[in-house]
Amino acid sequence: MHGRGRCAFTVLKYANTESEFKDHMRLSNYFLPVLKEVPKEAEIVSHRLMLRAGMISQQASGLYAWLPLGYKVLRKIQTIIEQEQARAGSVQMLMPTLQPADLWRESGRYDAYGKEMLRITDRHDRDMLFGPTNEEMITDIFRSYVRSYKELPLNLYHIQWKFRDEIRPRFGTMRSREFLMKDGYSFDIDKEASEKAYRRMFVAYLRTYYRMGLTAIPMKAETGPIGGDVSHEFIVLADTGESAVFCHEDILQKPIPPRDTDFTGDLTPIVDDWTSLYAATEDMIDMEEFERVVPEDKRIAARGIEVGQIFYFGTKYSEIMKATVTGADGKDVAVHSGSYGIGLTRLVPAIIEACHDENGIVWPISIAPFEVALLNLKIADEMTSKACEDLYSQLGTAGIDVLYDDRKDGAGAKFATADLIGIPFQLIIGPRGAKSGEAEIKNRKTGERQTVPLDQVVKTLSDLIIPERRDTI
RNA sequence: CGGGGUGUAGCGCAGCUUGGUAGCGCACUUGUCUGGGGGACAAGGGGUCGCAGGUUCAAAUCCUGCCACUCCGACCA
Repeated sequence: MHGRGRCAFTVLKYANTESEFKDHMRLSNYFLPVLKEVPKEAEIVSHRLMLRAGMISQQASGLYAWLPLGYKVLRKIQTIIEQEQARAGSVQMLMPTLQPADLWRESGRYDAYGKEMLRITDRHDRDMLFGPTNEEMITDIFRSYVRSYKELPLNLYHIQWKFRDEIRPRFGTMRSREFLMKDGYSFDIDKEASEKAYRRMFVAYLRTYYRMGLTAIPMKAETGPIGGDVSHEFIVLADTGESAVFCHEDILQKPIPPRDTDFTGDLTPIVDDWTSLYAATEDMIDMEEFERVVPEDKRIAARGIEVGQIFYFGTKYSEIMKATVTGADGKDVAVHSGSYGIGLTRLVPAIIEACHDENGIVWPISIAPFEVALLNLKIADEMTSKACEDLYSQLGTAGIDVLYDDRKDGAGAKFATADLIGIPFQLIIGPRGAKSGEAEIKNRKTGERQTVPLDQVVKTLSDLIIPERRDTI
């Protein structure tokens, strides 16, 4: 049966069609517990705003419930990642959160990983663990099915919750213990082919972050516990970043590869261009080199948030776990692999760190939970409410993601809430405007306001919003 | 794991020094008036004062232990 059973009543009560159900929302039917005061535990701005905007709720140290508004952002981020992974030729799947310890004993990481790994025993007294990453499991799946070089290259990913029992979780979902991560794994016959896979992900990542409204800089990185030879971290500059980073200023102006980039072709020129200017994290920085190759007026020394990391690690896991394929010459060879991570639950605060002002969040349109906040300034006024209902319906039909503030509250409260939760455009209708057939559109980011005839509202908003969705670039 | 801090209503806090049956603001409920930047007035509801033990006629307050959260450091997507 279809999975709608339990929701059927809700669907019938609040929406007439699936499409109505999908994109827009009345605030009176929503769950948006905004906070006027700041919970004392929140230190950095993104954490404060996520709590105040009713996006997350802490359940224990480093564990968060994602409330509707936050979850909607998370889903939008996930969709962009899925689209760009598909474009780059990676195939989506889903692996479990719990894993058998034996797999990790095989790779030697069961002992190596230490206390950050959450170990669990099931009822049969078997050792299990809550997966902090999935190299072992994907390698096991690969070796179970793939025998021939003819089935390569292969690139698989999933988006799944991970757990690392951090000593000190902090900054909300920036550094939580449970976190949602996209992790992908490439399998290739040799190093050269594997490097191609690495470049595909490198380019996909540039596009992915750009589409979310971020400028993420690929920087030379340590390979850490994953191991391997080559690695880049993708870094978003922010004062609250956890690590010091160093780069050439011009790297911020590099062109983003367009959507028609041929991922089956040679991506070396793009990667070379992006890595031609110096960029390294504090772990990898060579100050002498930095000062030698970057002119003084182009040097950026800042703090950054890591929002993704890609590794080429060769045969590290395939050798020890015997993930081999038979080559054209009839000989078995261990496959070359890489892994490619993006921290979704970290991206949300990272974007907020980059996009906010004193009144609240300022979402980039492509990942905003709603594109328009329709503010009915006087719910008791018939003309006003009629105009709002019409616009609400029209915007829904036009495929614009709109949140209709139909609560009984005063105007000030509605403005404050809309500003706080960061909806890119406020569509403001009050008795004055309803009478004269006009609405006001406020740009959350610039503060600009324009007055528009009611019958021009949908077109005006569509023209403002659609190009900024960044889904056709 | 080392060093600090904090636990009192949903949130933010006062009360603790000097023990005497718990208070403020916001939020919530009801009503009236409001209605272009978190509105006003009135009347209400809500607490095992983190947990356990001890001292005392009496503990939010003093003592002991524990727990949770949090900040700084080492560690990390």
